[in-house]
Amino acid sequence: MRNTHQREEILSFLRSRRAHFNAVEIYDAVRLKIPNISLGTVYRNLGKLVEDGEIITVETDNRSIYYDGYVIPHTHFVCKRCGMIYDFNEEEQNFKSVREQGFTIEKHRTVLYGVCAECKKNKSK
Amino acid sequence: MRNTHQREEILSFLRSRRAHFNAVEIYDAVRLKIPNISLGTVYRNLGKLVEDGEIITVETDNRSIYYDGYVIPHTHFVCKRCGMIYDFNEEEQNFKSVREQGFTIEKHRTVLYGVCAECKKNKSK
DNA sequence: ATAGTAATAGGAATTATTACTGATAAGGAG
DNA sequence: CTCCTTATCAGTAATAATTCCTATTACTAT
Repeated sequence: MRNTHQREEILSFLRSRRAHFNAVEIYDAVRLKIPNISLGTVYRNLGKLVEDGEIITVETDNRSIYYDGYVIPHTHFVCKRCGMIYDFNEEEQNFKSVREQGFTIEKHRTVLYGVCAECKKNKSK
Repeated sequence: MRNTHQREEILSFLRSRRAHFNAVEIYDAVRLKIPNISLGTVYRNLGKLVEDGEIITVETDNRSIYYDGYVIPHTHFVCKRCGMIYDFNEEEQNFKSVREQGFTIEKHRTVLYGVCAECKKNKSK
């Protein structure tokens, strides 16, 4: 895999911000550095970075996929009011019975849905 | 909410089969009973059934959303070889620290990814 | 029966993502 | 450093999943 300017900017953007972005948001951000980068390039590189384990994806009940530069296993919380995605430490889970039935687990994703503390506070206003 | 023929067929299809289907698969199945049902109607009713808690969605790293008529909390396993989605009992998880930080959890989804027992057996062939 | 409401079919529109093509540039060999 | 190969790129077209729109139909209560 060649080390391109485009992929480096995408990766460094995701690593610099501890948040979750979809492809278009990443495209907009990286365009500030590389104005003529194309959306296809963003998608292609995101795919490669995921394959490489440099970033992870977050699938939620929104339509688009979010990308996360923080790869240490953690749980996501999606607020249904503000849409923000929060990180939480993962609780211990070993999925013993799944493994005992002969399944190999390569990764797992846990997503919580509800209302975040901030939105609960603001509701009263 | 009116109790329509269309919605009843969609729900009874999902309840009759302990598996996971996307909107088009459900459309094809229900069309055997109601030949002129439209895909839009399927989507609209799936949305309502989800709102009502009659069915749940499963978001995976595939592109489409899967629907599941089995609503007792459980964990999903997606096989990367055959694409099949398996059900497993949920391990105990209370997400204590999330709640302690003032977040309200309304639902949560856990999806495991890897290779299922069946595909591991067939690999050697 | 009739009016009013809500749901439907069918198709068009939208959104997210992927695929294609000729041009460009990364990285190794000399 | 220069050439060469080939992955990657920009730009655009195509596809897939889902949502939206409109005229029509079905149900409910009068």
